[in-house]
Amino acid sequence: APMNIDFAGAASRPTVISQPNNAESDNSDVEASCREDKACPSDDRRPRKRGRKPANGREQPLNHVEAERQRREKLNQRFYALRAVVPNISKMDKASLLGDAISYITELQKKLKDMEAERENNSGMSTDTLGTETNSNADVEAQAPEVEVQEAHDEVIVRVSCPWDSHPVSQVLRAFKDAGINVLDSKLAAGTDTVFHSFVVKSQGSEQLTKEKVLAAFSREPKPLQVPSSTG
Amino acid sequence: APMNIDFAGAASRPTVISQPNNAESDNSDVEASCREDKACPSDDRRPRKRGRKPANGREQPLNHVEAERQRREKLNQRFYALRAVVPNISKMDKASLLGDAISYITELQKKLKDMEAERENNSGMSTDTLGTETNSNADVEAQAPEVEVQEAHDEVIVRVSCPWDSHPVSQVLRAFKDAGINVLDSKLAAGTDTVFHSFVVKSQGSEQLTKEKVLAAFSREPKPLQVPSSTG
DNA sequence: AGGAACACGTGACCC
DNA sequence: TGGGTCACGTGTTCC
Repeated sequence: APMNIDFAGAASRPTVISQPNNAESDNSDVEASCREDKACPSDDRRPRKRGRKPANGREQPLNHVEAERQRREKLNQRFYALRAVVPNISKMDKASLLGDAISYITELQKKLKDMEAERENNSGMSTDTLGTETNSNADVEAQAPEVEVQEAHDEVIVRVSCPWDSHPVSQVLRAFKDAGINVLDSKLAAGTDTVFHSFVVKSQGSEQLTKEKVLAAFSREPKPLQVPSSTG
Repeated sequence: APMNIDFAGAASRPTVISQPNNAESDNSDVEASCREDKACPSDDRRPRKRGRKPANGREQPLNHVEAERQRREKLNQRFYALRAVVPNISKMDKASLLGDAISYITELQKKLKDMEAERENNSGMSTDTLGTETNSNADVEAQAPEVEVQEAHDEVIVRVSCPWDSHPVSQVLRAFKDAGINVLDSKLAAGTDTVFHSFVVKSQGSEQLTKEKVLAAFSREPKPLQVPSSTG
């Protein structure tokens, strides 16, 4: 069987991708069907070409035909490229390919959003679905790391308690660094499933470091740490 | 900017197909498309029905054209749905849409992979592209943290030095926990861009904890920590 | 005047 | 055999 389906393209034409255009996209249904015809607004008559022209007058259809051919080729090329990045193509069909791509995109989006939300409070729990399909969400009651800030003399003590697999050290240290806070001492104790970590910090300059400054430094971070109680 | 492109196709079609056509070219190979305005010419909405078979006296071209029309409609529907799930559509063009969808898919894939790899250690890189531009790379080449293990009496001291924003505490603690190792004490000192962290650990049971056991515990982890030098 | 983009019908092909 | 899909040339519309 010759199997005359031709997907491959020959030329590669870099399409210029221009400014970010704002397009509204609030529909997420695959079956969204907005059907309308472009014509007949009931008064828009079309005094367009009525009598059909000779149509095969052999004047210069070559440009048009060639342009259309090029457009088709580019489009098929994109289809082929799309096939390369979408896994689990069900059928060789074009429409099915688009459908698979759409569902794949939504799946990726959802998974990514889940992971981001998961990092917000805990970043530890894993509801990972690495092969099959979109799992439903077992409720992830992620306990956020608790941060406690306490002033002592001219220093400040920061205590972090969190699950052992979601220690937010990097965030804490980043906050310290960004605020110009020095870490004088630090202790860590690991329980069975909880980690207690204390930091004794002090301002880098000569000014007095207060609890509020530490809290402000934490809240300035991209992922603010939640501070439930602060005994000062 | 294109303003009136019809994506959803024509569902309620007042499509008029046929016209007495006898444009038979003498030396032509194929093609004679009969086209007429499909719109409402005036208030008469219902178009003329098909008079007869258009070109060739085939038995049922109607089914064929209907099937093809349906296929086109389905495909356009998919295009429309794809447009809904892909943000930052650069142009209203079909090929550009596909290109944007492809780059968006790869971007999502990469971001997801980054986050998964990031969850393994504890680094807080964000590589966030929430804005207009589709940033591609500037990848985070995380330099591996160095781990040093040293035996002392019946305990073992583990020293970790790493960049301040990629502290692998979670991995270390996970390794300790999985191997049944207790953390007796821990100290942390943060430099300008490096963090030094030491752990004094001991086996949970009564047996002696050796350096090799700690190293084995590290290497058993899904993301093995590299141990360049171990002074015992 | 001409390029770009679309929908349409049609011939051809494969289960 | 017929339903499904594809590529092609064409008509048309909009910059």
